[in-house]
Amino acid sequence: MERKGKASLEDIARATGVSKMTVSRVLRGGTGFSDDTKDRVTQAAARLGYIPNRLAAAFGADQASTLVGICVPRLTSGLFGQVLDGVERALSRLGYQAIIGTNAYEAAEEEAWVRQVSSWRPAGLILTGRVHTAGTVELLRSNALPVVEIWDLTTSPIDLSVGFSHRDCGAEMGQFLLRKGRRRAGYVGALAQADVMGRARMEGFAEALAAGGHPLVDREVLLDRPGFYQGYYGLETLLARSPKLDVVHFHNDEMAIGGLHFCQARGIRVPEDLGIAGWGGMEAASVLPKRLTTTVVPTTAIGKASAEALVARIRGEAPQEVTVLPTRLVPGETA
Amino acid sequence: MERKGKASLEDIARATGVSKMTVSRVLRGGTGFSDDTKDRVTQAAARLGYIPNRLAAAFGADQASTLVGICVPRLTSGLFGQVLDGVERALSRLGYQAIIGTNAYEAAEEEAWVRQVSSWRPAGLILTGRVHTAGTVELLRSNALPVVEIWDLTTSPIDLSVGFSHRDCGAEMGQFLLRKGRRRAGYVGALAQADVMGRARMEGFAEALAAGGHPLVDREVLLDRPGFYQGYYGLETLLARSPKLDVVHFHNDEMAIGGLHFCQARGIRVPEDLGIAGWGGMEAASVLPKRLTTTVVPTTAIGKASAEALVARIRGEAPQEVTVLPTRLVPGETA
DNA sequence: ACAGTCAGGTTTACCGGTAACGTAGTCCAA
DNA sequence: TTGGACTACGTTACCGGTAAACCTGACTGT
Repeated sequence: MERKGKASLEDIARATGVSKMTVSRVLRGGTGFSDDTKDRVTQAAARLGYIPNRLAAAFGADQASTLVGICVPRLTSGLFGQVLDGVERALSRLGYQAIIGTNAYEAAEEEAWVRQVSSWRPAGLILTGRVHTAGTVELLRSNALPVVEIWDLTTSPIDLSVGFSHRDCGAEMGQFLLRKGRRRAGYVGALAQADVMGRARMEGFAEALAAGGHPLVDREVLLDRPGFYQGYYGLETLLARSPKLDVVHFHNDEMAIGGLHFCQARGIRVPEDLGIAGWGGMEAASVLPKRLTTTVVPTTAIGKASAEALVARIRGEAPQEVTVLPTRLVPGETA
Repeated sequence: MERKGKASLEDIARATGVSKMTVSRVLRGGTGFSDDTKDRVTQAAARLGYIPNRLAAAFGADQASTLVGICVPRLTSGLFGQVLDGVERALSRLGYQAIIGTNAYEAAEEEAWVRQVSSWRPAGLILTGRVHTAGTVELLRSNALPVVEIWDLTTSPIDLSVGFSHRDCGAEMGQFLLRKGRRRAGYVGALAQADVMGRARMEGFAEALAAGGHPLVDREVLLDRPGFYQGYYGLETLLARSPKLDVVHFHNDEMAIGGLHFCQARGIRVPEDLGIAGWGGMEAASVLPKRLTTTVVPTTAIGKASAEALVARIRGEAPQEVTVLPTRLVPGETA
């Protein structure tokens, strides 16, 4: 039982008395060898602890890399974790490996990541959002790299797109709240400088309200990340400025839950005195004393669908260019 | 402005009139070339849109791969997302790329992943937990692959270890609850078949209670994953069987919050009628109407420290073999 | 005047796997 | 008996980057 830590096809070939090309054919399940040869090669490979070297295979002329890059804004958000989970499972099942990256909502960081990961000659990339630097787009185009843009839908993707419209999410919530009789709406946001998708939701929300004749009264968009505390203090700030609001829509569920606790602390009755609406569909939102009115996002499904579309493209099949995975507004007891 | 999508050192060499070895030296910031040559090469590289081919570099005899594999049980848990965030940031800063994987708490799945990812000749691996198959250990040992085992501390790691003791977490909570006067404790768990780390917490908890003279009265360990609903129904089941408990410790914070809502729904006063304690340190836990008594885990710090230790090992420095990052029991208002 | 040193290169070999192509032997039908 | 088809291989070249060895002319000190 010899072991070197790194047996190559050559080693197996020597041990078996055939050429390394034959070994390659046997181990990749090709044809053109006898059963006897197959057995001897297979046994030698097992005995030597052979581990195929994908680096060498991908390096060759064929460029058969099975690496896929996936870049999300941040990993501390539960939503992106779920997306990643969907991506990873699907890729793994299809025989691909995922290289991850984060861009902190910065297109420039995304470009740096794309440049880095491109040097591994990946088979394809999954990017979050539809805003990219010119450099990124140029890089992807000139390398003819299969790409899926996820999360925020675009009707003219670089290559493929899987997601939903953030603007529509905001608009739908605006219309819903108007139907519920709300007339003086506010908005509490976060990541003001960075998150264009959050901003799209806010704009869709404001537009729908304006179209309904009761425009957005006030908004408080923090520079900070969207967390519970930020929701708490964001609502406090907003209400200090505009005390007569009758409903507040939040950047996401974490912030909305923070807002709910502010109301509880101040004795503001929800939904009687003030309605609260979130976005995202955190599991926590559905087990609150009062179920949060929110929009549920098909995170895992987006991950899965994007990975499958990308692999289809890589394999030369013709996947659907734009896949819409609709969100679902779930009326709760808070608005 | 020519572009082919794949310029090589050779192309730059031709365009500049030097050898590709010289181009390699310039682009890697070596020495042995004039400023004039350097400028011409740099400009040609930019003009041709050169992207280095790490595949080729890693493939060569030097084996200078900058890939690092990281395997966690699941990505849908916020805690592991935070770990991954810490890992990814640190690796990226140090010039490494992360390939992710999940093992669903199964050592056999981990082995399959290690085998897959090994074929990319990674510079090192980060694994979650200290339970691995014999095949995994053999594979890592024979390849002399730098490895960090994170999350659950082991005093005799395969190579390096960064984390804390789950058993101690459970024990500490047991002692704390005894000091608070609790005498009839229960436990609600999840992932009974799979999560050895959750089991370690439960065992530590039970031991501490027994040592204090008031052993664990009853436990309900679900096969399901640890979620809000599972906490809700787990507590319902447990109390149906053992109605006289005065405190219940949960597998994690999600389940504990589920338990809190069960209490709210049934009019059970917390902490007067029943104490509730969680584990993990979800941000949500700290903004509940009553702050949850829980154990905060240094997730991001573990990710960061493990990545840094691994890179130190890869670079031939001598990192600390075992790094303990302590958890912190945070008394809330629920127990 | 000549060996020694050094900057600034070039040449060669190699990593492991695979595509493309070559070849020896066998079998069978015309 | 010959030629075509088929099986079961072997040979060669190549991918892109890098280590190591080698080369060359200019300058230097004695």
